[in-house]
Amino acid sequence: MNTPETMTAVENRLVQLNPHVSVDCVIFGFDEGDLKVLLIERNLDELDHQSRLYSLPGNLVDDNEDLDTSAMRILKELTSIENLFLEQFYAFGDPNRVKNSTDAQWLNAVRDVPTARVITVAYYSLVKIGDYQTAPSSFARKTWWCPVSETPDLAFDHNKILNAALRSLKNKLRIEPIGFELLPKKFTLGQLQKVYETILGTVLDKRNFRRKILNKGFLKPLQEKQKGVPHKRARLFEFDQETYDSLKSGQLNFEF
Amino acid sequence: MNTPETMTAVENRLVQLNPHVSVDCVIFGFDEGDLKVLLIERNLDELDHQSRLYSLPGNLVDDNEDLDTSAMRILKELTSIENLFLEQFYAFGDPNRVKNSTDAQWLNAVRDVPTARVITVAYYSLVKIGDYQTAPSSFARKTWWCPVSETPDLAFDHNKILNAALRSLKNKLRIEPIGFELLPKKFTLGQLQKVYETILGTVLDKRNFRRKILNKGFLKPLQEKQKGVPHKRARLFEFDQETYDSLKSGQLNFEF
DNA sequence: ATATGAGCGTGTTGATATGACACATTTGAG
DNA sequence: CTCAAATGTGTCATATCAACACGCTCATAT
Repeated sequence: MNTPETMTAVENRLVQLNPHVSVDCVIFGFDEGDLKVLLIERNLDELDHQSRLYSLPGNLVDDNEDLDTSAMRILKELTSIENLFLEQFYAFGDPNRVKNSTDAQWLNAVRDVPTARVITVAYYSLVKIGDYQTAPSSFARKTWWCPVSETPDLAFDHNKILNAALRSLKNKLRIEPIGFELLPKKFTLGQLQKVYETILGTVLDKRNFRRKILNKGFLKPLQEKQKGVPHKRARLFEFDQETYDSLKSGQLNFEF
Repeated sequence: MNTPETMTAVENRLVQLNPHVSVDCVIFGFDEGDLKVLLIERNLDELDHQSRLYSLPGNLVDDNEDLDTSAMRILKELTSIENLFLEQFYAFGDPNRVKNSTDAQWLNAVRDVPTARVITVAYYSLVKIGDYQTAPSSFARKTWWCPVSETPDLAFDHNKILNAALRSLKNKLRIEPIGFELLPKKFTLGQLQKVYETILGTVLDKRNFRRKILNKGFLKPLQEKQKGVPHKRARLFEFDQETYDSLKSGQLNFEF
């Protein structure tokens, strides 16, 4: 361990010149008609439950580790899922990302050089909450699927990052059909519509939505139907990756 | 100066843990119906003109400098223009970005710690070649407006970065009207159409293009006309920022 | 058993946007 | 004064879009 006190002037200079680089992940899930984001809880003082601080999952990039690899590592540690939708969307480099003394306190606890500047590369990811349950297995800290509409104050500039992620997600959804990434493998059109409505922040007409999305041709209707619902059972659909790929290579447009 | 030889083990470790962070800029211009990119020429050996190596303009991020600020600094040094269209589009962190011995050789010449890993945050920028001439004033090295279709092998992973920039630019153009950023303040619809055609890589129908773009409402027709052309003079137009802003805040769509 | 509540599934019409398509005009150059 | 080159203009057929309402089916509650 190198604490600041033991560092030489040269070491200090090197640390100043070389910012740390981290990766932060905005992990989106969809549950009960709500868009959620996976937050990590840090108890600064185990006994004081008032001092709860939430942040996005993230970590320093390892030596010799690609940025994408680093993001996947963080995701896997948290969710133990490997093949996820994952996309880098922005790098945040404000020299004053440490916004208050609580942030600084936490950095002191976990970093070798807590005063060093940190530049973070942010990713967002879409996971199927329904299929895989959150598996904080190897991870020591508590996690929380927080509805994005109720996000509390987060550490550092994480609120800013989350907002940027939402904007990117919205743009992406208008250009590529990624909504199903948030749903179980088999889903109903109602669920899919809810995803679109939630992310785009609009209300859509059911009949128009069905027509539009089915005409794209990448949704495969199954024979199977919903079970155990207190109303008419909806037909289940699957995203048909193969057809999608072949349609996409045919230069087709998927703007919604 | 700290050469690797004089460094202690601790210093080495710090350098390893803390990658350098740089900003690279893909500066696009448009000239004679061609999309161009501003490259920098590095002569490793002043006498050997065979050893020409081109790269994107870029630099290490200064201590306490925001990423955007850093990008603007690089741009200003090269073009002496301040208010440019500038957009961050991706961070590249492959640990093996130094692709060959020429790269390494160059790093040796300009960096304190040439072996350190470098993570780069890439921006692209749109400039009006016509209005402002390239002013490499304060800049020692030679620059070249290279047609993107004829890009040579570039240093490091700069070809990859350039390609990604092109993709981002294409996406952006379909969503927001940024074509005029590449043209003089006053331009003809023919010029603008050429910009769209070049960036999108398609051929467009003149009448349909005019109808579509004029219906958006943010192009202000001027009384003035083109001069000195060996054919009918085209009417000049201006991008009307005010109208655009007010239309945009009205939630309108500008997809092309 | 039966009534209720909740979400499913379905088609038409009018308005708007789009792509395809051709020719006379104006200018500088030779 | 002829030529080459780019401007400017309208229609029609098609596709896309938004708006709109009601009967059906299931689980639950009574």
